[in-house]
Amino acid sequence: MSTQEEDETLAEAFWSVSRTLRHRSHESISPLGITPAQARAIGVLRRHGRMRISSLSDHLRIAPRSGTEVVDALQVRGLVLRSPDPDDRRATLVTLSSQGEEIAEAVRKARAAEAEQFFDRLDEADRRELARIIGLLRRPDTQQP
Amino acid sequence: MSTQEEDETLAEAFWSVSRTLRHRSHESISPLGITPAQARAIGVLRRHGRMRISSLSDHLRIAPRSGTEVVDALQVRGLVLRSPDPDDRRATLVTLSSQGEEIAEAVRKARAAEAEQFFDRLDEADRRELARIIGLLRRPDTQQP
DNA sequence: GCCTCATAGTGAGGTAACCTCACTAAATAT
DNA sequence: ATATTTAGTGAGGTTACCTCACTATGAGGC
Repeated sequence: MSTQEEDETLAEAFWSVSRTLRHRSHESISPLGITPAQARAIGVLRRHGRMRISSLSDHLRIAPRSGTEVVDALQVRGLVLRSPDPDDRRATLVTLSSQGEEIAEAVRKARAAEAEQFFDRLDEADRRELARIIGLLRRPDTQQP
Repeated sequence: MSTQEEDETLAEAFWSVSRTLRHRSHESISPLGITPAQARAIGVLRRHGRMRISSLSDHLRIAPRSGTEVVDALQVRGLVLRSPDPDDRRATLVTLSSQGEEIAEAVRKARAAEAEQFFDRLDEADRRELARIIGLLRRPDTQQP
């Protein structure tokens, strides 16, 4: 088996695990009545606090237009509030409402519990090792384009 | 930082890397003119050979109706062929056409090259370690529901 | 053999999660 | 002052699923 094939197999394994993780994560927040994309946005807002919609889109790595959409959906549900940016009249700020903060905390808890259950099959050393390796993979790609 | 929080962070890191991998994988096959879902189906057919649409759906872990759809799309492009199952007149068999097999091989190559480039930042020991740990995570969940 | 239930595939209709393009208004650079 | 860039969003589109319902067929039980 060549290196390429090993790496493809590794990629497939990676994908398979991440798919399972994604599915379980989705189910863990489903009772809260929000979708995965909304949960992601809520997570960014919880960590970052008030921010521009464009910044939210950057964090989520989606198109600005899609950022608008997820904020729309959350606003309809009363989970976020929009306000004009005093520093730039083109821009809009978005922040979690108090209800949104409650949901955000519930999301965080549900996700954490699910993740703990998922990774529970690894011992402490393996978890640390996995975190280390994943950290390497997360670095900006040093390969030339 | 509690164990739950560490695990949630690990899950997020996992998701972040898998998102990158997914995006790069998508780009690597984009020149072939097929979508990620189609590529997945092609991959299963390449490995498994002729099979029922229901089985394909099982392998892909999608609803049977969605299996029908991806086969429809591939059939329109001449990449798969449908035939009745001689053992069960309710069932339909699907297999790659010769053109489909060429595309399947191209997909495999593109993906492998991309995966090699992605994991190239890890040394051999880390790759093996990662594969070992991922293998643990891939096992059926031994936790009681 | 007959009946009931399960299975296989698919038509119809739907949602979620993105995307691009185009536009207006505002900010920045020259 | 003018040209270019930026921020948000309307309009329209694609992809990748999903559920429900239906027909035809197969399996199991009596």
